[in-house]
Amino acid sequence: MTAREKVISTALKLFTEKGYFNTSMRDITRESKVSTGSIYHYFKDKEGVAAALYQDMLDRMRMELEDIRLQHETAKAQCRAVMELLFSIAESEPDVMAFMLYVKHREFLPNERPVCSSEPFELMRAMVKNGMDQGEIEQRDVLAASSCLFGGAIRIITSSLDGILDKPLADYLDDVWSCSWRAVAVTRQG
Amino acid sequence: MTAREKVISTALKLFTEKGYFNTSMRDITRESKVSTGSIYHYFKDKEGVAAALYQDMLDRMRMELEDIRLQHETAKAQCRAVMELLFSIAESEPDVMAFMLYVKHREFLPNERPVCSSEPFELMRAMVKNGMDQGEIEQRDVLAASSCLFGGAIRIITSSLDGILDKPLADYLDDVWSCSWRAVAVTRQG
DNA sequence: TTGACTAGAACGAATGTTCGTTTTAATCTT
DNA sequence: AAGATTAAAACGAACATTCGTTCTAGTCAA
Repeated sequence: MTAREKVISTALKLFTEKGYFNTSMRDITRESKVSTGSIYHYFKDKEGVAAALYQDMLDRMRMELEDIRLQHETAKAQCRAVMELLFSIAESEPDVMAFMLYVKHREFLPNERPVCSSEPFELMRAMVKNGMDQGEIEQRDVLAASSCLFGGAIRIITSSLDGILDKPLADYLDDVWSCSWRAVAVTRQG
Repeated sequence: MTAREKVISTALKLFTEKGYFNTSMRDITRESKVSTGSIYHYFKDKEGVAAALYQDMLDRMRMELEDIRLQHETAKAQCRAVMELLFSIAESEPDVMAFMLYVKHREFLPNERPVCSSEPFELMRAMVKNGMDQGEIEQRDVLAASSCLFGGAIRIITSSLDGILDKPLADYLDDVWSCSWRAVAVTRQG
């Protein structure tokens, strides 16, 4: 594990655990066992650490979403796979999900766009748009439909991160998916 | 306007504008025109200001939600009114909505429960539960149903706070409501 | 020997808070 | 009514601490 990786992974841990501002550079050097000098050799400043972490995360999500698009034909299958992905990351790497959904980046990355206008979220909206064009999803404002389709999942994932769920997160997947899909799917018996 | 109120309202403004940690006590004294000494006379410390602000907000929401419960008969009407309330606060008092949904309280109010397990959110879940008992809402896990019913609205409100909407927020209400209600309502045609 | 990397002490700026004092307003005494 | 007394509220300079960052010195690999 390179020094850079050590820094990034402890930053992820500490930022989600205590928050960006409650984490000092001293905390990072202590936990990562990388000295101040080294950290400032690899990163411009504290913000640079956060920016690198954020970028890694967006890249990783973009890749996973593109995989999903290639591997599934219908919009329904794509969106279901996206929801499964979100649930599985939230369960196996809660820090990653917390940093993505929960941490308020704008407070310390003032130059970044808000998460929900980032590339991964745009990709999800593109899937929804495609579903409308194919007649799987009812025609309406894409942002409204996307919000309804994924809003429920995001809420329950947030609840999971807050530790207020009394069952494992995975147990909610089918319920949330069936609700959410019903919210936006075309009504066949119309 | 009392000194206390002046402090609370500028804290709301600055905390949502720049974030809690990017707001110094000096910023608050400057903007509120209340001296450092006075602030520490009314509040224990910086965290105390945030805690008071947060509590005011929860109280206000609890009152509004109880009004809604009294003024509407069916769960459907109640939930619709709640969604209207959320939209209207988000539009007329975006700071309030931002502080409620967007600000990461746990980073500076470590003793508070997360928002979504706070009293207002519990009241919303109680409405959903009631709707299930009355046969308006399909039987399933209450948390899952509540997340799906309000998750879409919360997402689009967040988008609105991020400034990425190209129409006024209110224009999304009917779309989001019909999606969201369809997600959880009982299907009449069995 | 040179250049990339590591180390951690030292620095200066900024922060949250304290504290001694002054001002204001209310209450009591005569 | 007028002065004396008290308590609450306001003030802001000063303080100790913490933070992000820089700097100098040293190590290692090629």
